[in-house]
Amino acid sequence: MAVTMNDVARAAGVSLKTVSNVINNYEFIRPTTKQRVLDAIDELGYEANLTARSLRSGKTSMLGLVLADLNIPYYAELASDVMKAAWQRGYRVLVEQSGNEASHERAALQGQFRSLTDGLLFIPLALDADQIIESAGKKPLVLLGEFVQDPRLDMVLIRNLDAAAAVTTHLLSAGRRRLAVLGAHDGDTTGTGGLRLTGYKAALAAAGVEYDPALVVPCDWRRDGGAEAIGRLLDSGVDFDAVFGLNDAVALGALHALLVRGMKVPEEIAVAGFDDIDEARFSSPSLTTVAPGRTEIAERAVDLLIQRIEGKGGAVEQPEAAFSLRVRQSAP
Amino acid sequence: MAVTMNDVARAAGVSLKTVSNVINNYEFIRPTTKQRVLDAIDELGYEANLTARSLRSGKTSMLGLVLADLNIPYYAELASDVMKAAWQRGYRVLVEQSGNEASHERAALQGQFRSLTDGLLFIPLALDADQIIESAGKKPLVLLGEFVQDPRLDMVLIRNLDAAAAVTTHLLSAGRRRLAVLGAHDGDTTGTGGLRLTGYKAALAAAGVEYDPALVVPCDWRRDGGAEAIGRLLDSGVDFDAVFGLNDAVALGALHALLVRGMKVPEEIAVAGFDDIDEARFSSPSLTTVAPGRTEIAERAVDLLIQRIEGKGGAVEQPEAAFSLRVRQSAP
DNA sequence: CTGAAAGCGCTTACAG
DNA sequence: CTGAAAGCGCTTACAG
Repeated sequence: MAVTMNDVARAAGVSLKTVSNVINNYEFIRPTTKQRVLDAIDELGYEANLTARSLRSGKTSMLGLVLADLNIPYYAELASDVMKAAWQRGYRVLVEQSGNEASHERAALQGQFRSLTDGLLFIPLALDADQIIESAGKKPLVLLGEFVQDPRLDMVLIRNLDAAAAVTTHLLSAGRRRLAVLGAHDGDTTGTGGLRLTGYKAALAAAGVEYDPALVVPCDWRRDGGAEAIGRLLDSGVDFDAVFGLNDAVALGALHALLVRGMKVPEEIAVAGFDDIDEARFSSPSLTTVAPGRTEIAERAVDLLIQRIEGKGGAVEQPEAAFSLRVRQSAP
Repeated sequence: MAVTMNDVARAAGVSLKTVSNVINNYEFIRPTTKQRVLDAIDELGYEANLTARSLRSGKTSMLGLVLADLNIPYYAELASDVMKAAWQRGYRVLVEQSGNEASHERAALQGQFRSLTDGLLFIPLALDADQIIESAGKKPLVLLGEFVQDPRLDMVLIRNLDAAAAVTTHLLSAGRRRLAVLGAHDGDTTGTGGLRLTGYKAALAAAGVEYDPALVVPCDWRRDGGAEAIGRLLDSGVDFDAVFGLNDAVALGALHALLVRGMKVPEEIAVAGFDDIDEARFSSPSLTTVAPGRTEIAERAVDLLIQRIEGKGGAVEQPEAAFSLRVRQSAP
């Protein structure tokens, strides 16, 4: 059997409560008593049973993080940042992969899994705001990402519109005029893709460049999606001199496909992405992109969630992280 | 307050034990009783409190996974596979990042964190076998990766030697004779790097090609490490016609640096890696590499750990996963 | 087939 | 400053 607080109390010749006081850094303990308890803990190799503590206190000191899949670099990097931020604040993170499926997202939101966490960070992809509100229990919930936007929910936002506009303006400033966009449908205005497309349009308008729907190519937000989309675009015969992948994976897939087809990047076609995943620095040519403030997002989300957990209620909060353009070789 | 089993028992007009029996699928319950309990559960929206269950049963149904950092694609992809395998078997995974530091690895091994898991999957990088055995508590432990090899510890192995030899043989078969190796020191024989270097040497010997220590360049196993190593190699004036990065990150960094310097890949220099991370398929040119059997590793490790947790002891097991060469453009 | 009781290892009022 | 008792929500022998 493991060593318990009772064993420590007996060894130190004090009551259970005193051991508890020492462990929880209660202020008013006679120094000699405290030392005796600490010695006993050391000697017996006592370690707190977190399960018991959780049951009694109603706090697990764990945060849930629901995302699509760690195979996706942006999510892996975000998860890493979330775990570091949580760790520093005394929390651990239980990651759950939804595989981008509504049933899994719903299960994560209301399943018994939630009894293991004090609150949830959630990157919704399949459920909408109403479904989230309906499925969510009473425990605190903070959304990440921006597919869902709703005034009723706490969330940390990416400045999608402005960041996408910054990328577009950068491409325009280099003299490009026919900017293909990969990863959205022509009419989109909501969700991550819609917001970034809107930013793209706004920047075009500001520069007096006409918007051409033929340059907007929908695709999966993965490398193969980008590669395949660029293929369709080239085959369609539409003329373009730059590609804006709505995330880095798409941009990197497109970059690859362009090079395979013998195009010169950036000489003939400039390429830019969105996310600034680690890989963007090391592609060849390296990828121009925009960093959405991933670490800041992770920290603000963790802070906000912990604030809710610790009962400091208040109005819904929706902070935005700062972004920054990263100009590299693919679009100088 | 949340709904408890007591509430369900009262609503169904049965005892606590009967509710427990229903929840745990105890076989011999009168169907009508069972139905009444199930109805009550539904009606009240009861959900088991996993913390309480853990405290009483001594089982948490969580596995710990200790790795360096999810920012590293291979670990992120492995973590994803581990989580999927664990999930299918009724376990959850609590990931902990060691940052490749001995103190963090030790903390993960013996910290109170362990009281939250039934067993640990551990990718050791800083601690050696003796330190691991000394630090590890009594809970089951299965090692992943192969930096540490020791007959006393359960672990799932990569066939580093044979897989590295396969890559080397492939490069030789294409007529390359001066194969640079990035990511090991000349004398290494142990650890991941040493084993892969040994495989490289064995393949050279089998082909009657002389081993030249000047072609072995140590570096960090990251993209920037590979880029920097290839720079040193080129500056040193040593002649080479192929590069074997001991992992894909190194190979991709080297590939990038070669292209930046205006070398043609694979015409002038062939490049190959090790790991088959997702990115290897989408680099430009795509990367020839060897897949170490990541999904199989994850599944066997999870299976072995659960086997230990469930008390099926037995002799130390050290299964090896099957590897397979992936020939792509960088070294056809 | 079902019940009443004990107890997992803590923290939390309540006393003193 | 410290103690004795209760109880968090389950599961597990032990009865019947």
